[in-house]
Amino acid sequence: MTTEHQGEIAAPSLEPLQARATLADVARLAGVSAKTVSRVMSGDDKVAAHTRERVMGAAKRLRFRPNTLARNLRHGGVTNTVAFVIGDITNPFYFNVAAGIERELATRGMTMLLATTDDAPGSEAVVVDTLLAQRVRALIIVPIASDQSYLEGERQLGTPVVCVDRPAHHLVADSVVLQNRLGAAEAVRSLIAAGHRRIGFVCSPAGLYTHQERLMGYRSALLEAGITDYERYERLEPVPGPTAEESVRDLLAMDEPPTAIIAGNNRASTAAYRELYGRAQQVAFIGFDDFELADALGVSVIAYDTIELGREAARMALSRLEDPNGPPRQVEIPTYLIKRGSGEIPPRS
Amino acid sequence: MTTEHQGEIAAPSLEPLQARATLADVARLAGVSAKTVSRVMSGDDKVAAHTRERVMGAAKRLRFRPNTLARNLRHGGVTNTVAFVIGDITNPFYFNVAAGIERELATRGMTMLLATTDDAPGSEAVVVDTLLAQRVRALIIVPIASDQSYLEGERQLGTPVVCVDRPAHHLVADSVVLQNRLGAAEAVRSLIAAGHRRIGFVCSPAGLYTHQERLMGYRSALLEAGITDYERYERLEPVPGPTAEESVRDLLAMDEPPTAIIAGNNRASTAAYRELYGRAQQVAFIGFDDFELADALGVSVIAYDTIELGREAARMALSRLEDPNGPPRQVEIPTYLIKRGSGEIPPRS
DNA sequence: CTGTTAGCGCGTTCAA
DNA sequence: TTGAACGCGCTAACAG
Repeated sequence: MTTEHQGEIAAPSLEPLQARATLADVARLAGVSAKTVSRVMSGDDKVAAHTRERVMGAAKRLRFRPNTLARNLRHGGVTNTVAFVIGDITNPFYFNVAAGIERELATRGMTMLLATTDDAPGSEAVVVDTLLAQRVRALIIVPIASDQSYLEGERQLGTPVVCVDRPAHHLVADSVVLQNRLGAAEAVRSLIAAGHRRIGFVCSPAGLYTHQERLMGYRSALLEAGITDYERYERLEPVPGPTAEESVRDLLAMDEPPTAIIAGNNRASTAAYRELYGRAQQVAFIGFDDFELADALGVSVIAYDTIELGREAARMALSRLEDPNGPPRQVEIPTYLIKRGSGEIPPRS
Repeated sequence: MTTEHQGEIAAPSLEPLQARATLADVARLAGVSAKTVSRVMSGDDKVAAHTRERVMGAAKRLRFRPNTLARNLRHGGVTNTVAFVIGDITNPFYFNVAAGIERELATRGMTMLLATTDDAPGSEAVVVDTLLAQRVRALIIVPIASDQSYLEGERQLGTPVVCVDRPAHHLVADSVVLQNRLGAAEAVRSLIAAGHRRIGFVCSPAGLYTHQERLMGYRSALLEAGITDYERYERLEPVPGPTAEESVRDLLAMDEPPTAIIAGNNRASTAAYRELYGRAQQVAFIGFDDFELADALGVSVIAYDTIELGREAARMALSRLEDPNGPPRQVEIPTYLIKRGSGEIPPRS
């Protein structure tokens, strides 16, 4: 690919062409002590104007760049990096959360380290371990493993742990979640108000905390209205894949098919839309999670501010740094129903 | 929010409840020297089995976690973190690239630091500076400033710089870009083959390298077919916003409106779709960038593997670490036309 | 205003 | 197989 000189023997090119300048190098060139250079670099100290200029000049000539690693080490080994651990990086939901975190951190001069566990519960602890070894300032995590008790020690050591989207298991930690029950219940109530009595719930993959919560919200709203035979309209597929489409087909093929369908997550939302789109049979539909073009397509959804979810998580992590021993907090990000048409289709008479 | 004891006076809670254990602490508890603990932690040295066990036990008791900062500092101040600098983190395109980078890095035990410039050309150098101070191993960047010459020094110092999506200005660097011209040309040829002669090009915001390249591809394919009066069908809006919709409306209101439209970027794709969707007038349409539901909606697009774009960028950065002085490389990620219907609509007779 | 000493946590060198 | 001394680059504490 590159040259033929690559190999295991000699690798002179591994060395940079030019050594990186250190504080001492700058000091030598400027004819001052290292500490003076340090002062100039930190900015906030009193240094004679002409000394400062000499130092700045020398630094520029040598392309000096302060070594944050060494600085942090000297300061007790803490960085200003916050780690965000997610399962599947290709899920746009996580991406937006990451955007929120990054933005909030940026306002405080901190950066975000993004790591993924590839949705493998077993790798969570390994990934987190690597991050902690890098002395991240705080940890924001979408829990995937069934047990986060391994983090208890870190919390005590002063590293804030904030869980996003779902609470931790066997660990006392701050968390930011959605108003899952309320959101689902609001959607169901809206459908009931439009006259629906047979309402389906589709979710795939299902099994997570969020899905359970939404299912609870769905059920409670139905019970409120005196509807009790909802179980036959629930389709929660544990495995990922095109099963949400199948679930919808399955529901609509029933003797008494539902006249409205609610999706329990973003994947199921688009999957259900795929299946319902272009069907002659008019079925009301409300998705969970807003998505691109949903407005143009007239798809009603339960929406929420994903960016804000991330920002709030970052804020919690940072405030926890200032108050490590306060009681754990759980913030709920509001959900709201956006009516665009698909959720307002009346039941077939 | 938390307690009333917060304030500027006393902040005893700022200190962790328990000091972090160091190599020396473990050594003391295990009754060995620090170096022995170091050996056990590094794994690959010869230590007596019983000594190893004692050390491991002590480390676990003290919740010892090796300090990567110190380790890296000792090793010459290099981390195994690669920084990825983007403009707007909410653009799904960048997100997928980030996913690719993260995945590729993960296979080599490296992590990704994500930073954003908020599309402000002036902040690029500042952000990059912070990252370099953290001694990132390599830099992957979507250039936004009009000049990247400030990075020349770093390159010489051995920090690989890889540009993504567009090449750097005034800097010799590796880059990974899309087959923009070919992709656009293929789309136009396909439309011409279907009988179209009046083909519009919409792009908003426009002005970037990618847009120019795609415009060139569009023009060249038209010229190939002997069509020369394309300029009146070009709508490149420099500012972001809902101008793509306006451009489409504008085009269709012409005396001789185009019978087909091509979008120059992902924002314009969805915008154009919004405008064309539900119109009685049948207009052929091909978007640049695939998007969620495009398949279900029958939207033809010029697609490419965004994840692969990111992976390739990461691979380039890492290979450049091994061969700092090789000639700069530019890799093109292939684009391909996906025919789903919207691009195959024949011209109105 | 500036310099000196010491040490953050770890790994390398060399000796035992 | 194990340990002692030194240094990575930087800054806090104390001089001067």
